[in-house]
This record gives sequence, structure tokens and C-alpha cells, in this order.
Amino acid sequence: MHGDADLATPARLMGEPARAAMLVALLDGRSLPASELAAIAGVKAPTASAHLAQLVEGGLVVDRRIGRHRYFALARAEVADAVEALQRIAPRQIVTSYRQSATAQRLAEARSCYDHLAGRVALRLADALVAEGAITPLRPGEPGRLGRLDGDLAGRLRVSEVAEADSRRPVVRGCLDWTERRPHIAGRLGAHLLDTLVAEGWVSRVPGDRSLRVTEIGRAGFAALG
Amino acid sequence: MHGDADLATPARLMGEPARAAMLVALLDGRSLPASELAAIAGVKAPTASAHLAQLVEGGLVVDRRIGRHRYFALARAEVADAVEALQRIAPRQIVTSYRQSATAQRLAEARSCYDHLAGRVALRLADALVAEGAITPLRPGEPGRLGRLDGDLAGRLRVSEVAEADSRRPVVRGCLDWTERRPHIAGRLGAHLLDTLVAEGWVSRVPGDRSLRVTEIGRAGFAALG
DNA sequence: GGCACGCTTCGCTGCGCGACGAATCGTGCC
DNA sequence: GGCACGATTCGTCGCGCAGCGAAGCGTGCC
Repeated sequence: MHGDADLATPARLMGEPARAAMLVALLDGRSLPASELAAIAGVKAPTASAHLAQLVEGGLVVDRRIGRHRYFALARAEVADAVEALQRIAPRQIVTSYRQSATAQRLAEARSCYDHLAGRVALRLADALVAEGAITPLRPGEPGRLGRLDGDLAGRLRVSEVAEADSRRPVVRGCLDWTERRPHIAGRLGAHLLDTLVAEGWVSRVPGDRSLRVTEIGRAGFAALG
Repeated sequence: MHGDADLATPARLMGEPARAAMLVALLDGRSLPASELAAIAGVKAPTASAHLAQLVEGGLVVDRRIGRHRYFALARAEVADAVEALQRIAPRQIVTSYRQSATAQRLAEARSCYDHLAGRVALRLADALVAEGAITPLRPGEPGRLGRLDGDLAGRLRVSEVAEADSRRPVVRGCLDWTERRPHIAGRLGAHLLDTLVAEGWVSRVPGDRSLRVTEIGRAGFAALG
């Protein structure tokens, strides 16, 4: 009658618990693969695939195929606004702005990505190792090579240890951080660096969460990188 | 895991077309009875009753029982915000703010309420007739009485005609305007006034809509009331 | 008191859709 | 080339729930 937008369509998409969980997981702007969203939503792959297809069809989410992976992200800021507006009227719990929440900030700062380090600190670390010549410049999804390992940082993080390991897995691989749109270090070195940083007390794992807590030691260490 | 508000609950409530239509109808802050919401949503009374019970249970809508009627309104401004946020991401159609839209403004200014006049102009008219002594002060839901009908306004609007009619329906009744929280004129006089104003060209009916268009004549006439 | 009327409750029907196992497709990797 | 793996498609199952007719309840009205 008086030209309403079809409110019910996006609301229905958000009204299913598994889909709602996916949208919340994407609220901070990251892109996540279907498998991870399935785990977050607590459903199996076929179910997640169907949900994600609906979200894309409904224009709430966009997808980007990278090799055999498929990354999903919120389509636009208005979708995040709507999600947050709904959270505000949800029973119990006050949400100011999730995108600026402590959890989202911690995830953007430092988190684990599979077995390696991600977040802003990962980018600083990668930049510093490239600058030192310990690794070749990173390109997303592509393998890199080690360089001269006699530098200060390479020594402190024991980069040479990964050179010795025998594995089919590439030593260095660029892994795109979808929040920052720049690659950080994955591959054997990426996993090794995360282990070393945890062992050295720079970061500590948060149980049941992918975020990492940066300690005082780590804060000083990362700050000294550049 | 990280203390989310239960986004899915309010979203599910909004994700059903009939309920969504009801919420949109309440978006401008009015209170509407169940029967009218049923008509707006295009469902029968039992279905509407079930939907409204869910909306109340979910905290999106509050109800107020007045006699055998039950009026519903949005529970708080945040609900309207969420509805509008969802409309903005709905396929095709851009909604800026429905509460400030032309249609909502017209409804707040002048509309028909069943068979009589409502909206801000109805309040001005009621105030003027009370001031002139043509009717006793209005109390919501209660009948009133006619007074001296030799005043200017009473003459122009032919109020005396309703005094002559023989009907069980009360001559004057206060009808609460839920937007303005003050009563306007219902009853036989209310219906008579609307008919007269249409006949005199103060307002014209909008087909398929409860809003009334105030003409130039009406604009001048209402302005002269006070 | 009796009627009208708005709303609710009950019982039933049918459909939409979420869930998953199994199989398939496509890609990356060594 | 062959394996591993992420994602999708297909088919099936079962639950949840919207919808309504009929009946019941409470209130207003004269």
C-alpha cells in the first residue's frame, strides 16, 4: 500500500540461530571460510552451505572464492547496523557496538588463524622480518622463501629452526588478513612463530577463543619492531 | 561464547510477513487494536491474536486493554530503529526514516479513526468546541454532553443536527489519540463532524488509506480555531 | 438482562524448512 | 597422477509453526 521495503526477508534470514551466529561472527568485518562458519554456527557443512547460499541470495553476505576455499563477509555496513540494532532489542544483554567491542578489538589486534598468528601484530612481525631480509616479501596464497637468518629478530624468534625441518609444507606462505587486506606469515614458519611467541610469553592463548592476549612482554616486543 | 545477545529471537519475530506488516503499521508510534492489525496484516483474528501474543512475549510490542479492545504499540524506540535498519537492507526500496515519512506525517496530522476524525487537527477541533462551550470537556472512553450551540463554530459545523438525531449511540464520546495521548471527539458528533468537514471541503479522503488530506480551505479553517 | 462485539483458546491441517549422510565436484598439493 | 580436502548437491526425515473454523470468554451498550 504505502511502498514498504520487504522487512520480512532480511529478518527471516537473521531469525535462524545458525545464520544469526554466522552474521555475528562476521560483524567485525573479517572474511571467514564456510567450514569455520559451520563450526561457529554449530552445524555440519551441508547445512552451513545452504545457510550461506541463502545469506548471499538475500544480499546480506558476499563471497569470494580463493582456490578451493570460499570466504564470506558481510555485504555492507548497513547489514552490520541491522544486526546490532536487533541485538539491542534482544532479551537481556546490552550491546553498544559490537564492531568496537573489546572482543572485536582483541581479534583485530592479535588472533590465531588456524595454527599461525594473525591480526595487526602479525602484519608488523611480517614487515619486520621482510625488512630484515629473513624472508622474501609476502604475496597472498603464494609460498615464499627464507633469506639471511643472521638478523636480530630472526635469531630471537629462532627462525633457523624451520629451515632445518623436513616437511612437504612450504616454509613460508602468505595468508591474507581480510580485515587489513594484507598478507601475514603462514606455512611452517607461521606455525613456528606462534609457538615461539607463546613460549617466549609475548602472547597467551584464550581458551575457547581464537583471540590472543598480548602480554606486557609482547607489547614491548611488537612495539620495538617498527 | 563471547556473550552475544540473542539476535535470532527478535529477528525471527520480524521475519514473518504478517508480523512484519503489523510492526510497520505501528512504526509511527500509534496504538492500534488487534482487529485493525489483523486487517493490515491480511490474516484472520485468531492468527493475528497469536502473532500479537508472540510480539508481546518477545518484548517488541506492549499492549493496553481498554474495555473490550486491546491496543498495541511498539514497546520502545529501539524497536522502531531495528525495523528501519532492516528495511534499509531489504531488497529494492530505500527507507530513510519511516517515522518521519510523508505518509506518517499525514496520518499524524489528519486521519479517520473508524468513522470520525483523528490526528492533530481533531484535537484542535475538540479544544475549540470545548472552549466555545458546545461540548463538555472530553474524557477518554467516556460519554460527554452537548452545551450551548449558538457559537460560531458550532453553527458552521451544524452541531445542532446531531442533537436532533435519535440513536442509542452517545452524542459525544472521548476517543484517545495514542500518538498525542489526548482524547478527540467520537460518537455521533465525531462521525457527523467528519462528514461535515468532507462535505465542506476541509478534508478529503485518500482511497485505500486512513489518512485524510487537508485542503487549503481546511488549512485556513483549522488555523483559525486557535 | 440480553445482545453485540472484540478477542482468545482449542484443535486440526498442511507446508516450509532446517538438519544430516552419502555421493559428487573442483581445486591444491606433492 | 593420485591423494586430500573444502564445498556443494541430492534425497530424506521430522519438527515447527502459520493459518483458520468453531466455540468460549469478557466487556460495553441500551
